[in-house]
Amino acid sequence: MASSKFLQELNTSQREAVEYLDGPMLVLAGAGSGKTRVLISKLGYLIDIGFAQPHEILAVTFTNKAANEMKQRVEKLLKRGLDGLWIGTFHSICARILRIEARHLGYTSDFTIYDVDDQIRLIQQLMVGMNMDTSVLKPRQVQYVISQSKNKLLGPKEFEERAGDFTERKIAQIYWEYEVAMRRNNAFDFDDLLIKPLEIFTQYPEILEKYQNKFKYVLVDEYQDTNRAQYYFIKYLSATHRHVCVVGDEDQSIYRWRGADIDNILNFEKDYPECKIVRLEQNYRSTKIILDAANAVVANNTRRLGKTLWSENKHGAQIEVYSTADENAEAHQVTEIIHNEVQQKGRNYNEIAVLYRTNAQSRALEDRFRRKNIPYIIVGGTKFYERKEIKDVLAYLRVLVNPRDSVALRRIINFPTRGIGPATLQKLEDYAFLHKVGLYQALLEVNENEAIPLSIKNKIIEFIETLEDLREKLTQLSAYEIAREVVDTFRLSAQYSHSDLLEDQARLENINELLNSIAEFSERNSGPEATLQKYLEDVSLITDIDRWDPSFSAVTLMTLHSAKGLEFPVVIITGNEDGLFPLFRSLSNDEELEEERRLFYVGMTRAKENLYLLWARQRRRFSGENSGMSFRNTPSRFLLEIPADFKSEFTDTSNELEYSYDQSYSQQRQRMDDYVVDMVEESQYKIGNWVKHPTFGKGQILAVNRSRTGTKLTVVFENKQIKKLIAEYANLELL
DNA sequence: AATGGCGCCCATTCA
DNA sequence: GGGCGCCATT
Ligand SMILES: Nc1ncnc2c1ncn2[C@@H]1O[C@H](COP(=O)(O)OP(=O)(O)OP(=O)(O)O)[C@@H](O)[C@H]1O
Repeated sequence: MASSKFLQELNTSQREAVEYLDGPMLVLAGAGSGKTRVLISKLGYLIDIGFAQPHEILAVTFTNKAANEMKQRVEKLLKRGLDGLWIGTFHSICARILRIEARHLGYTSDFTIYDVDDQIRLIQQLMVGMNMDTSVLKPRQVQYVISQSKNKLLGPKEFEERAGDFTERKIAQIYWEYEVAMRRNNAFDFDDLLIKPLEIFTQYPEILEKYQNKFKYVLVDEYQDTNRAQYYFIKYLSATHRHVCVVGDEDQSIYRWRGADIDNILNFEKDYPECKIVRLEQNYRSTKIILDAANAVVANNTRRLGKTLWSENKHGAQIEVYSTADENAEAHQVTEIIHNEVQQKGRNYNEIAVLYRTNAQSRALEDRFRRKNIPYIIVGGTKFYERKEIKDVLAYLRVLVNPRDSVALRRIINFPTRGIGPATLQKLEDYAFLHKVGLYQALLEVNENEAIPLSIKNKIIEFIETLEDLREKLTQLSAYEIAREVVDTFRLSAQYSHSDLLEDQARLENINELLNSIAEFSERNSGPEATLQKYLEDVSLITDIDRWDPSFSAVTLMTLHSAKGLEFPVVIITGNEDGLFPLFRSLSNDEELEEERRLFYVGMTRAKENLYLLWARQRRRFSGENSGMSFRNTPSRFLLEIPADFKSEFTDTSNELEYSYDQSYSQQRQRMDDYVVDMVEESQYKIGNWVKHPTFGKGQILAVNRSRTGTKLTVVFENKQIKKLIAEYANLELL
């Protein structure tokens, strides 16, 4: 038993985490401490020693990609398939349970998953029906409040009880209607996926028992980012066997804004007093300098369990901090860094990641990368499946699978235009309301509808009969064949093919790409896993990272959130300015500021060898009330939290700007002054100053770095040479 | 009913 | 910057 191959290549604590099977366990895995290795080993070990069969294990991962990789790695090591193993994200596992148990909630297993956009459309529709003014109370806001409530496990009843002011009472009304409409539509939103299984578990204890008995071992990754619903989900399912192992790092909890509760991990010991806690504290990923700097930053947080990360790796290079004039200069500096890493150090592009706080920041970077011919890929941003032409095709498929999906039906009923305009739609809605049927049924019964003129009736009949014909083929044809037929019969790509607009060309290509992905899906799967319903579910639950190919030779651009769990030899974090990172909203709230700091910590600890941190003294902003305005920035407070010994600072003065702040920024101004003092403390050498060297001649100071060995200066001389000098020995003359 | 123009409004992060 | 809703025109 002890010789299980799954115990090899593990350090003592890792091995302890893998071997312990006597009860609940919390593995506190610091950044880069080999959490992935432990999870894979533990899963394999459980099966290898016969503690549990694959079908008796529930393993929750953060992305589908991680789930697939874990499964494949274990299968390879065990040289057997792991059929029956439940492994996936919370959302996909919950969707799987809901598909099995749907009827208990008045749903069918062909339910649709609504994204935020679908939710907003539905709410809009409901509010219009309730004669509410959608310009005063906005559907977007209602969706947000409902989602937040669901995250707190507050249903419409509980929300109504707590509703105080007029707006909240109105939202409560909408919330009730929303829940009814969702059931009518046979649809779940993202929050429902997590909540509804709990409702089933509490209403039908025998169903809960079935799953409790089934799962002898429960493994959860990224436990620090679980929300209330996920917490109960795990608690319920592991209540019988109490064989639950959660892995996480409280310093990497970054999803509070969508309901994640760091207390879940902080209080694990209270929930399971008999639990074993193992700390993984040896970092295998980063250089000592990067790790120590990251440790120093995160030490400013208070909500921690505490651990001391250490490393046997080499010290490595200093962290390089760049101050640039604006977002374009910043982008330029990024390309210079990449150029240097690739040309001078011989790195591949895919060893480099550029991270930012908000997706909007990618624009300036993309422009510059294109101009410099640097290959790049963007993770996230406007997603493929969110494009209009893709949503149109998917809406057709959704209606075929789930005719009760009125949001999708409304989208396609007059697209491409077929003469069924808003007036006719209203008549159909009226009929549906009067006869207490769905919109789809109202279309089927259009002959009974006296309000609609015959000419339009015929158009509706043609439309609904085409859909019905296709529905009959659902069981015979593959998902791909159905999709192909939908695109052809409804001429979804035809309308773009006769255009020479670049935009339409792109739409055509996107539809083809979608069809290719469905074809791939049909080839890859068989049986109940190959249905159109399953394809639509996969598409809804796909994560940004799932679509990312790390082997592609290109620089990866993504948000810090997306970078969680990844590692790169070179990491460049941009936009390190107070107000952007940390964001303005978080500055007045300690909890949120700590979360921003954790996000910064996550970013830093993605780097193996080189870490570059950039900020722009001025940046144009498009969101918010000051749209299009330029902001004068101060460097992120997080930059100041990195001890001077670990960083070298550079200022790009190509576009020298005066630091000037208006009154409202006086507090930040204070910080800015601290910063300058901090950088050059007691030194006559200041960034931007000119000096004269006996052999190199005149030069300008790019960076000042104090350390035990003395004051290190980086100077660019008039012949473009850049030298690093120690001020005490260089015999420089100040100019 | 369809189409094109104009003005308004964005929570930042994600499944 | 861009998506969406409203309005005027055909
Ligand atoms: N026992 C070990 N010996 C040598 N290297 C190891 C060992 N365990 C893990 N590693 C290496 O450490 C690196 C980081 O591991 P991993 O990606 O699992 O980090 P992690 O713990 O998930 O970190 P994070 O939470 O920051 O994402 C990997 O490159 C992995 O190969």
